[in-house]
Amino acid sequence: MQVPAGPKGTRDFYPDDMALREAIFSSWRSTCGRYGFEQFDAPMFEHLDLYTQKSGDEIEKQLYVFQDKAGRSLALRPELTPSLARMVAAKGNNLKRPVRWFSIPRLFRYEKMQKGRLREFFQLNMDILGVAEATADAELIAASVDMMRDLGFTARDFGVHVSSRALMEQLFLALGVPAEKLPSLYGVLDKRNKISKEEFNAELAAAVSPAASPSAVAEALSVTSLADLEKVGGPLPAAGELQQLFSYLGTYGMDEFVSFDIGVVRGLAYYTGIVFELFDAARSLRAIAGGGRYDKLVKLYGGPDTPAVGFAAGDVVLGEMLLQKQFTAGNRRSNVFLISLDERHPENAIRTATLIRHAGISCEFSLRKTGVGKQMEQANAARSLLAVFVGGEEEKGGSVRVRNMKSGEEDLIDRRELVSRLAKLLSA
RNA sequence: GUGGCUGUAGUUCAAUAGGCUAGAGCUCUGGAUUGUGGUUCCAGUGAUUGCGGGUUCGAGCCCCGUCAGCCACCCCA
Repeated sequence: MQVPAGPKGTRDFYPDDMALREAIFSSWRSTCGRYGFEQFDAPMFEHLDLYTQKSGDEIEKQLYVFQDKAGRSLALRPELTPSLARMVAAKGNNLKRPVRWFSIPRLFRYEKMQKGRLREFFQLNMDILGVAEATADAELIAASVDMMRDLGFTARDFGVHVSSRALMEQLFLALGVPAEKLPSLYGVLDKRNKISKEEFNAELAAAVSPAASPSAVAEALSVTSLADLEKVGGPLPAAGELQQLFSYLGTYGMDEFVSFDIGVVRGLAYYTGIVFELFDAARSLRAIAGGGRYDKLVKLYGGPDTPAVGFAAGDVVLGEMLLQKQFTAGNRRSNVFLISLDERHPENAIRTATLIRHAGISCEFSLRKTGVGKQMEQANAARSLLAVFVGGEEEKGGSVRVRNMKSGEEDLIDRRELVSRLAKLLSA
C-alpha cells in the first residue's frame, strides 16, 4: 500500500459515512430535544487523575495518556461521566436541580479492537442529576427506547434488559453470600452467557461456597420475574423499587421493550442501583447502550451529595444495525443544477447560480467546460431535483427550460420569475 | 495483554499441485450522443499480490518477521 493508513481503530468519514453519522446524531439531538435535555460538552482531554482516582491505576492501560509541555499527565477522555460529575460538582449547589443534560462526545480508548469496538468513537450520553426517585430511571429508559424508535427500530429489533445492583446485593446477602465475595460473583454472573452451563456452575460454586448454597444461588439466578425472585430470596427492599420502575415504564407504554434480566451487571464500579442495557434482538452484537444509577459519584469529586442516573449509547453498534436495515443516506447535494448550453462561457451560469443561492436555494453548476450530456450526469451525481438550462435559444425569448430530474417533465419559465418558480416547484 | 484465522486493482472476487505477460464484475474516465441524465453498447485508467526478509532455477501460493483486519479470551467506562 502506498497510501498511508489512518491510526489503528480510527475511521475516516467519507461523505456517505458522514451522512450515516449525521443521521444518527440528528436523531439523537431530536430525541433529547423532545425530552427537554440541554446539550453540554467537556474537554476532549482531562487530567489523568480524574480517571485513575475513580477506577485505580489499572485503567491507565486503556487510556491514551500523554504529558504536556509542563509535565502534566493528561488523558484523552475514555468516557464522559467523570467530566460531567466534575462539572456538576464544580457548580456546587448553584445548579438548578434536576439537571437534564445530554452530550455527544468523541471518546478514545486504547483497546484491542473488535467488531463494534474501536479506539475512537462517539456516544450519546443522557443524564439526570438530582432525582433519587425511580421516575428519573424510567424517564431515561423511555428516552433510550425512543432514541431507537426515532432511528426506525421496533421491539422486534432490540430490547431493554433491566436489573439492579442493590437488588442483587440484597438477594445474595439474604442467601448467605459474604459481602466480600460479591465482586467475584458478579464477575461469574457477567459471563454467564459466554461459558457453558457446567463451567458456569463450577465457577459459581467456587465463588459462593461454602458460606452459601450454590444451588440456591443458581436457582435465584434462573428466575425471570421479580415475583419469582421474592419466592427465592424473601422480601427485598430493592425489588419494590424495581417494581415501581416497571410500573412507570408501563405507563410510558414501554412494556413490549423492557424486561427484568438479573444477568445485567455492568462492569463499572460506580453503579449503585438500577442498571440497564439495550441489546439487539438476536444478541449478535455488543450492547447498543447501557446505563444506570451512580448516586455517589458527584460527591466523590467533592461536590454535594447528588443522586444521578444516566446512560450512554455508542455510534458504532447503532451504525451497524442501521446498515443491516439497508439504511441509505441519499442526501440531496443540491436542489438545482444549472446546465450551461453555451458551455464555453460559464458567466451566465455563475450569475444565475448567485441569484438562486441568494434566495436560499441550493444550486450548483458544472465547473468544467463540458457537453450537455456530461452536465446532466453531474446533475445526477448531485442528486438534484431540478435541472435548469441556461444560455440557450429559449433565453433569447426571455424564458428558460426547467427539467424535473425525476419525472423528466420540462417547463418553460419566464426568466424574471425563475427564482420564485423554482422555490414553488421545490416546495411542491 | 493471550490465542486462532485472513490479507490479490478504489471495491467484490478469480488465478490447476510453486511455472510464461496476475484475470473478471462493479466503480471511475472517455466515446457512441458537439441541446438532455438514469438503461444499453464500446474502449481506457487502475496491482511492484499489505510491507520486509528467507527457501527455490522459479513464490500471489511455502517459511520467518512486521503491519492491518476479523474471531475468541481479558476488559468493557
